[in-house]
Amino acid sequence: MLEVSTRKGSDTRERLLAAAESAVLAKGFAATSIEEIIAAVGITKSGFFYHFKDKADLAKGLLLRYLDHDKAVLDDLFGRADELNDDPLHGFLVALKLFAEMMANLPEAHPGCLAASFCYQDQLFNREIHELNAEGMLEWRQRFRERLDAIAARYPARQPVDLEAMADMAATLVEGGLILGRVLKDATILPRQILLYRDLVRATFAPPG
Amino acid sequence: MLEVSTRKGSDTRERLLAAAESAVLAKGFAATSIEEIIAAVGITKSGFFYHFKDKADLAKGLLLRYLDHDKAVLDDLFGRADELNDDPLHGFLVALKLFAEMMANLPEAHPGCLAASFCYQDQLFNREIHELNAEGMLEWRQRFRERLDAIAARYPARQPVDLEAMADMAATLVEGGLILGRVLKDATILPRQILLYRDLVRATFAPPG
DNA sequence: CGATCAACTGCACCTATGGTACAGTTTCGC
DNA sequence: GCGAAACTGTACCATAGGTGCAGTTGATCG
Repeated sequence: MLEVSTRKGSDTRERLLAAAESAVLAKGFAATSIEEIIAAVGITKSGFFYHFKDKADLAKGLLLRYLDHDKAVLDDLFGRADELNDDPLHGFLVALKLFAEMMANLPEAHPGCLAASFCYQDQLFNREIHELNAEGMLEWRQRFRERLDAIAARYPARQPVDLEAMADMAATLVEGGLILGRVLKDATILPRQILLYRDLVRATFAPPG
Repeated sequence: MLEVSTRKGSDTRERLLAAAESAVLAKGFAATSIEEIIAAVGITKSGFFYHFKDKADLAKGLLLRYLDHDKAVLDDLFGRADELNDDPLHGFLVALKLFAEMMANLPEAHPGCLAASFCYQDQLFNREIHELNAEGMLEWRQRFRERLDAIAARYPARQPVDLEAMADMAATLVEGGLILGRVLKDATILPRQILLYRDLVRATFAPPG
């Protein structure tokens, strides 16, 4: 009952969201006009307001879609890594390598994170959006924290480690790496940050030798 | 209350920039109206356009002011650290500790980076802004790279290291840490990321024992 | 004392955009 | 062929960004 989808209009909404997302990532939410979105999709203003109650409703739709996609990427990433390896540390290192490769092979020249975009315009949005955004970030923390806990259980760290910070570092490097990559127009920055993170994890937990 | 000796208008521009910056960090550039800026400062619209040719000129003024401030912070940071230590590695580790403390004691509850804000709205700005922003990022890379080169010269790394990525990691963690801190409303995230970075540097270069 | 210039104020005006309202039309499933 | 989803078309309003320009104030200087 969640997906409707048989009707032809079912993908109009998706196309509106896709057009809106790329515009928002390029100019911000406030500067993205409804007019340009409908022009890109080839629909009228009335059609837009059939799909979205108002602009705030569009923002919510954008974020939900983005978080769904985000979650799917993480699922795929760890799923593939787990198929290849049983050991938690090696599995995590494999996943990070896959992640770095994924980030290096992004089709888009100038990707961006909608959560970051919304965060820097947060006064435009209501509490619901803020909470959705926070939940998305906490999902990253939780996912990486689980892995690190499993690793730490088998490979005790030589030094005391702030595991929560190390879990957050993944999302931190992605957000920061996207920004540096955009500003410097260098798509290699993000994947190289991921690989450095991988080095940190290995140096922290891997037994010497 | 009144400032002495200089022309009274000389700080009107600064007050406009300060009001604009906090609004831009909260809502983005496009959503920041000139009306609200002049209302905050207590000036008329004509007065605003006396100081800034148009809104793009305001953007340039904001970024230049921000980058100046940014540079001063880095100068202060490394300057203080260098006074305390001669060894490049220990000096860098001290600087990172100072940096983490500085980030932990920020007066503002919800800080943000103007460069990041502009980056996520880059289609609003002209090439000059883009170039200024890139120069600012390259300054961070260069500053940290110099330190790492000096460290690597005295303490050869056990593993091959991507020194450029490690230099960029500082700015990356700051940008990402600010985002996570804002989204999760947790001011401890950024300083803890800096300390993890410090651990990475130490683990990479410090001789065992 | 009067000229000059920076630092404004006041006003008029045009346009774009978000958003509302609502009546009509097409397309599809049943 | 009935009803509902998925639209189109038109009209309209309030707000705000932005431009242009003429006028005013007040400190400073010769």
